Amino acid sequence: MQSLRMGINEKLYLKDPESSDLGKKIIEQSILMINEMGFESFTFKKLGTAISSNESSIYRYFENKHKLLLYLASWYWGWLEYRMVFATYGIPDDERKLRKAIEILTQNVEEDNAFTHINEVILNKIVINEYSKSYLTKEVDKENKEGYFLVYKRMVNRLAEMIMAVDGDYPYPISLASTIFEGSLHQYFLQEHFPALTNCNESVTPLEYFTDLINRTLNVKPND
Amino acid sequence: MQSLRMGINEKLYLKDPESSDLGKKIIEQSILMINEMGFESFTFKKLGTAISSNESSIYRYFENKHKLLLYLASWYWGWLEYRMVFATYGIPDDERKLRKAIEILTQNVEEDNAFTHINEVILNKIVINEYSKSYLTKEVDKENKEGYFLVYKRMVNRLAEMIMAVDGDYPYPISLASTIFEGSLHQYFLQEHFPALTNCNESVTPLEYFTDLINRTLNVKPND
DNA sequence: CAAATATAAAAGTATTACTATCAATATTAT
DNA sequence: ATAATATTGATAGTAATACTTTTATATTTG
Repeated sequence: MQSLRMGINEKLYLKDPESSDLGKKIIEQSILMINEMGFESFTFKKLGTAISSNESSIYRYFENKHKLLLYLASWYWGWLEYRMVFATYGIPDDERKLRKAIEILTQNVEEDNAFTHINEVILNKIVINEYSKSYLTKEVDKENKEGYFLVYKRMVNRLAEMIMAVDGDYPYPISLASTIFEGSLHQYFLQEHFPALTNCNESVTPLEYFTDLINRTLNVKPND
Repeated sequence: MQSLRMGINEKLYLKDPESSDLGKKIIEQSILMINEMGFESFTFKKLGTAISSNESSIYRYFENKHKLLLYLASWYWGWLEYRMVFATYGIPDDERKLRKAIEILTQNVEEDNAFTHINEVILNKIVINEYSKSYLTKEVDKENKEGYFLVYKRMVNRLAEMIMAVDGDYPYPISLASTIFEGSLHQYFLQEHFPALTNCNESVTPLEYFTDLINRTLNVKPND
């Protein structure tokens, strides 16, 4: 589990929230609150009240709520990456491997692991609703240079490599990979708020849509 | 040109910005400023100063900057829809028609029409960087009910219908359409800020990527 | 037990996102 | 031309946000 934090840039926090009870409470409660009230309405003052702590104490862990969102996102992608690497490890067939990766990536996080202070089910919802806001900013280039998006970028690249392994001739592997990442979050969002803009529903999952898309798009090369 | 405003929900503004010089200046300058400083830093106070008017006067046109963003987005999608309908009108071949639609949709807005107060080139940049923020909110369901996203939804549906005309057996036409809409904006964003996450660059356009994707995904039915 | 460290409480600042009031100008109607 | 009306501008005010600073109080550690 420690390894999950691997890749979370140290500049995202002033003091490691995993290093104290207060830090863990900040993470735990911020996930719940951002999900409930949305990122815009969420403030450190409200968070402080909710965990019976003080605004100023939270500022000793995170510079601002934007950095906290980047931290939560990094944690999420690191967690997904771990699950993806674990689930695809040792699969010899490139096609099956890719399909497994997309399964991890696009499947709804349903079971609540709940063995840490981090609720992955709710964190997944936050990522669906708020992740774009973490990079659609004027500071994105500077923050990218600082390495705040490394975990996400590494994951998209992993998928692109799996795509290339299946069809080395496909000319847009990295665009397809980033489309699946962004598109998966988007289809879940549409399912909830704009059902008329997606074919995904209770019986059709984003996994099916994207698996089908991959099948149609890639030419499986014969085993050599 | 008047027809462009068709579909812009009247509840998005308190007073029609097209009905006065001040209103037009608000639209013109807000596009420039949101592009320059980003939506978060943009305020009505700054806008007022920039156009030598007053904060309170701007509030007589728009309730808040969120509604202004929704207005600009509606204008943009209405403009694109007009261009798309115009460009595809009368094309008898379904495949060519679909390809033309995707061309309009994904091609970079390069030429500055500049015959109104609205700079479409810059507005396109705003849509790439800020559009998601207009619906990734806690109020999205209420605002959707109010009809603030109608133009966009109509456009996605138009594309889905063209997809169905080409391949009536394809099971995910509306998901594919929404993927292309969102994905096109996303690929442009990546090209600028995360070039390692896209195959699009100076020589490869999102149009080529999505045209290829459509070609691979849809089975063209023989003319009957 | 003393020293260091972490947290809490309180107060303060600048800015945002408005609202309200009133005066100054245009515009329009008679 | 004048009165009535609508529009805009200027000013002030409020509550909340996004912090920073200072001081006091716990808690931990050596």
